Amino acid sequence: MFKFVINKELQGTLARTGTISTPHGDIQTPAFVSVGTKGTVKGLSPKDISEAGTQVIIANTYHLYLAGDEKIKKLGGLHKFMNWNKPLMTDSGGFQVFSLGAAYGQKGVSKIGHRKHEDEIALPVTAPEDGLPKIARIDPNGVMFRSHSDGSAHYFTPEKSIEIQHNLGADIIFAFDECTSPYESLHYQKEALERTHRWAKRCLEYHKGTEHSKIQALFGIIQGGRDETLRKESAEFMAGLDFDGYGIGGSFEKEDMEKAVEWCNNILPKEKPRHLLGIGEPLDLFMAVEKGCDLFDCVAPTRLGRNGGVYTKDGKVNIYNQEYREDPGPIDEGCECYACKNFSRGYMAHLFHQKEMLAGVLASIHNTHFIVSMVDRMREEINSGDFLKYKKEFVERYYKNKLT
RNA sequence: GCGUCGGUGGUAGAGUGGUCAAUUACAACAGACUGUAAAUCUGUCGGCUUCGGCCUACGAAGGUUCAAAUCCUUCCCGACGCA
Repeated sequence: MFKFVINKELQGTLARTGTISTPHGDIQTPAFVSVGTKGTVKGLSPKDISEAGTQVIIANTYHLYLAGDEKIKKLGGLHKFMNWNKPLMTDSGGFQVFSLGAAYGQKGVSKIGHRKHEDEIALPVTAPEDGLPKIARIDPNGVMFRSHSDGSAHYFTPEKSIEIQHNLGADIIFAFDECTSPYESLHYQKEALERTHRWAKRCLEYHKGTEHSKIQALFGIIQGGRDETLRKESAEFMAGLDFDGYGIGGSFEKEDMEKAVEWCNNILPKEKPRHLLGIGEPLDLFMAVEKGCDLFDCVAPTRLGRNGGVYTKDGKVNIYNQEYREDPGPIDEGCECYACKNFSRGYMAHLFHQKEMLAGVLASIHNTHFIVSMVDRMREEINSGDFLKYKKEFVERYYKNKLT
């Protein structure tokens, strides 16, 4: 059922366009994947998501397991449960090893670090009994999560993650990995990578041993942190396994990401799709597409949207700011989204100041549309050969105010 | 007219002799957010500043005191009660 065909490659770059076929329809790539962690893209109905241009949604194994994956299976699977009849993915829970582990309670430690000085690196916390409030504990066989909502203990193994993902029934599922903090030592990165590799094999073996492998595609995840040797080793190891596609994972220092992506994609088999996990700021997306990634997901459009941040062609702004309170224009001039076609910046600022639910909804619709159509446009420009020109124009305008 | 209680920074409302430019909340102003622990979090919020301080402030004016938003006197204003 699962198939990936490359439609066009852009000379001199790793960029390409393609079509992924799944039981629930095709995905034209490169494509931006909307994040629907708990079986909903926060604030948006499936109708909103479709209208914003989203082709595919990614939900989360850890969160839906806590909500009851067996129950979701009984109710007809995740597609039916959330009323999304288009392509659907599930992330494995590997990111929660990081977000509920090394990053838990650490201010400023997130998917992308913004370190100012070398010695500003926060010490990672991987020791299990250090008294700090980590709620994910890793061992060779799996991860013990303590539920972030009620404190109950849950043990994930690679097989368990896949089993849950089988219950959910997404078209594309991910191997259970360990997303490490970039602040971990090289020694730890190496150890974690070996673990992720062992787990990847176990995921693949378990998956292939079931009927689900005929319907659901399984992607393996490359780790290796910021280290060139480990990244390349990971890409080579994963490339040697029979996955349907690959995810590139990890928490990055901003400046490490491009190199890591390039190392991986020069090694990964060209004929399989590559998903850059958790990335979604405009500049990063241009970089990733140029370096050969096909899929991206990111919480930014919806999280920023809920908090008043909106994308415009002239950069990202906080729409609640004073300067927009009497602004009659749309969020982003020329934007075709529902929010921009019907409401003013002044109204958006009003909604955010009044803490009205519609504020986050409209901003999330706009941001999703903005990012999705930006990636759609990249696809068109690769097909027409003008990708680099589009990138230059977009980036110059988007970052103009920050550079001057 | 008499009596009682009260008047605090944009708002509400703490504080009842020094640790008070004054708790807290809200509002306001700005910032952050990249496989969602997040409709969240952070900072600023009297004026000036060479960042050490200085000045002006708790209805108004006097007074007591080394020291007053806090005590006293008078006045103004508000609520309630009695005439």
